[in-house]
Amino acid sequence: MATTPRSPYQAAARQLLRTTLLETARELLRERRWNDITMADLASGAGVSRQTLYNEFGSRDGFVQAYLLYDADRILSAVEDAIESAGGDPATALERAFLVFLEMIVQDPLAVTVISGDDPDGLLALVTTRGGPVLRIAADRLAGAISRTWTQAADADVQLLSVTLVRLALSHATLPDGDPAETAASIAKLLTPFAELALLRAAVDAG
Amino acid sequence: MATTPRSPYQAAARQLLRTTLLETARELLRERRWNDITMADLASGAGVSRQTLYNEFGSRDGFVQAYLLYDADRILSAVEDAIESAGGDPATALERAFLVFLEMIVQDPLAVTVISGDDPDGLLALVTTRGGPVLRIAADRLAGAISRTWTQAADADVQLLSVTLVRLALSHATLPDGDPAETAASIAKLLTPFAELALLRAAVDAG
DNA sequence: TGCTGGGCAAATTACGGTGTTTTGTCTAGT
DNA sequence: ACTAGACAAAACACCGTAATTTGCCCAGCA
Repeated sequence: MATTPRSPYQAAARQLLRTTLLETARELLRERRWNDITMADLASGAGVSRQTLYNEFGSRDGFVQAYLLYDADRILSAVEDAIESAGGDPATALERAFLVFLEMIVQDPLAVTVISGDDPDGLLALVTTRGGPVLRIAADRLAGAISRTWTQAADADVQLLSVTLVRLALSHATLPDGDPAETAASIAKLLTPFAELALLRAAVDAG
Repeated sequence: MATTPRSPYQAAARQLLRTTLLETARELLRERRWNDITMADLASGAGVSRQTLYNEFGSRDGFVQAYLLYDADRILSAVEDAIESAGGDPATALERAFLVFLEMIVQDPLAVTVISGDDPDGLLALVTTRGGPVLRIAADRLAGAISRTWTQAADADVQLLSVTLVRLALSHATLPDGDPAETAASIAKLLTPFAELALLRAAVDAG
């Protein structure tokens, strides 16, 4: 696995290689399940030798994990944008963020196959019983976005809100609940009181 | 499948039969996985003929579902108690309820095998991708307990709180998060503002 | 009436062997 | 760095067969 970029070019090239492969996986996942996609398919689909794929990701399992992170990153970026563009209002930030999440999830190839129940691999476990890493990463990213927007808020409150949001997001990803817009509104309605109270507390502490 | 109880005695007898079988399953689940427990094991373990077992539960799958409900009922009852004995304070009610849940889950044979990742059956799916029924049942029970304790609260608020509590409970059941007491406290801290606001709203609407 | 116990076909699962595919690694070549 | 070819080892797909289990029917019995 290449680890030490010696020049900016090489770093960029490596990045291109990775995203090409990951994006290829994304496309392939649209038509067949992960089980039916071989490393050879992946490599040739990306126009790359199988060996290069192994050099970059180490193993098949390593690739799934990387893809999961890549996938999570895509969603998290959108959610971060939603939060930071909400103009400082917790209620609309929460609602927009959750809505964006739900909308991206239904379009996500990996998520779709998992939700459909057709899960021959232990793929569902990666976001439930073995979902620790994903939860931590996602919660940290969220916490970052939130505390960037509400700089006064106490860390503990932001952490709690973030981790719970992710848990609820994963819950709704695996078991949707009717209209996404309605769901997002509900979540916002439920969590807004806590968020506003946290901001209030912070303001009092500061002033 | 017997459906029409003609006398109180027969109803009681049938109930006894069911709980005996379900309780036997619970014991057997402590030592082996559901996969390795045959209907014959179950019947003989309960001191009952295999045919009786089939008469009562219809099929193997019917039994799992019944057991799931039985198991859920046990937990829900404890949670209901916790809520109703909290003396009207939302914060302590939420904390106690969640704590009771977490404590019961780690002792639950079925839950333990699922969490351990050793899940040859599609058992995990029953509380995630296929968890619709469980979610609805549990949320309804919770909603009942809550609105029994806070009669003023608006139905929509109670519903929302209940369904979210169950989602979070299932999330923490499949992916625990350190100290149960701490977790329960966090959940309470997060949801209390909404609960108290809901009560306040109700009081205003009423008065 | 409700439970038992035996019996029984059909479905499911376990096993063993075979051939193929795929993974993961190593190499020489560009 | 990436490719292309080769390779052993592991994983997987079949296949037929045997054993187990399910689900149901029925006769007997309290």
